[in-house]
Amino acid sequence: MPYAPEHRGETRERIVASARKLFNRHGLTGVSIDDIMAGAGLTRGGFYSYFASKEELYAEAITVFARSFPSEHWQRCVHGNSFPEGGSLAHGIINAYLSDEHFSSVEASCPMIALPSDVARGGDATKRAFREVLQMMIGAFAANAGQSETATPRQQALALASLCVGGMVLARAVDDPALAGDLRAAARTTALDLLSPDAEHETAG
Amino acid sequence: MPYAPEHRGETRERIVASARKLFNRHGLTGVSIDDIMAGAGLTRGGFYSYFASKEELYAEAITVFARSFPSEHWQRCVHGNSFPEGGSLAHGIINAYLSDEHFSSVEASCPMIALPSDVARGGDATKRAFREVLQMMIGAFAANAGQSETATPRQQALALASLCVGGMVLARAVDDPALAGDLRAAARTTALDLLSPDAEHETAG
DNA sequence: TGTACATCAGTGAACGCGCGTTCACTGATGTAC
DNA sequence: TGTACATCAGTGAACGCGCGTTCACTGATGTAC
Repeated sequence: MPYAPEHRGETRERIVASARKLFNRHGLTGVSIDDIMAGAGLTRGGFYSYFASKEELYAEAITVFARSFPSEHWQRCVHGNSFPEGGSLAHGIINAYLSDEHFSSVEASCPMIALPSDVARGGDATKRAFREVLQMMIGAFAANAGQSETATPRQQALALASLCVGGMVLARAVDDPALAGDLRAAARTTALDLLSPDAEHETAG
Repeated sequence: MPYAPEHRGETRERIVASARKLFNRHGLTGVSIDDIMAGAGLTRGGFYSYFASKEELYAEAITVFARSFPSEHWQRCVHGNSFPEGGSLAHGIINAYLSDEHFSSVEASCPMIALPSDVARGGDATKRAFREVLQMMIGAFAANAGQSETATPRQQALALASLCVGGMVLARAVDDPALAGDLRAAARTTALDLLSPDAEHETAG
């Protein structure tokens, strides 16, 4: 039994991590297997002993973000950003999601921002992985929804997700940094306001 | 002077129209010049007497949507959809943008839905064209913004654009039609509510 | 402790293919006579 | 009205390149003795 039993799993993780970064920056179809393997410190040929095809990686690269969702990345983001009076997890997510840090860290950002139109053209497994990420966000928002006469917690959560993702997607697609900042600020203020209508929200983000 | 003077312009328009449809369906980099020219009833070789490069088409294909924005496509969409009591242009745009028809007509839909992550990776001209489309939508929303103590018309418009585009982008990227419908419905209700908080909005869309 | 070995992770050349781009050529068109 | 012609829109073969995928091979590793 050459090589430690965990060796193969670790290499696989390195490949997926490399793929995720590159996909976030160049899109699912804009990255070659050479690039992915080089990013993992390997060469082309080894790829197919880990994955049946390139497309099999798409879903995995998205899922790996969902797996690390509340635990790793998000807890760090949320706690790294101050959230005000009695701020719930939902407040923290909104602030972190629309933050300068999340906006500028392309490779590490949420795949819903970097890859939505790629996923819309993708296969079933890819879309399923995307939905997994979305449902994680919706679940967190719904659990902290404000009281409303007209909207259920789930409806509020769906609208908040649309607002946060939409604001970031538009901000990334625009060539004017001021407009990008205004989009994120407006989305953030509106989202926090939907969550707790009576509170004051500072304008920093 | 062989060929009528308008001949060349018409052919060029056919190429751009073909490109727009194919880009919307397969993404900017997922379409070959063969495909585009075949869609316009032409062959490969002629392309470079109309455009200097493939990338030059990206911006044009997006801009052509912006050009037809209020006049052609949108007036038709807006008037095709009923909008209720004293509905403004903004009401009509929200209903049309999040409608079943707009959701399912991939080739004809707004490039902000079909191409945002492609544009985020694109060049300056592409992003400028994208911003042109966005600013058209923001202008329409800001002109019809509701009265608010906390948000300016422009801030409201930015949030509404994020909400509408975000809802559609997420709906397109998800493999569950019911979730896609819920996303659009929640975005629509919330958007209409931001626009006129006291009115009742029916749930159809 | 040291060595021979079986295993299998990783290599890199090779394949066929489709792409963006170029270019010499063809043929459809409006005009001059 | 009819024909020869100049123009230029459009054709399709060709180019070099990079890609996804395959495969025979190499060499690093833990184990048996």
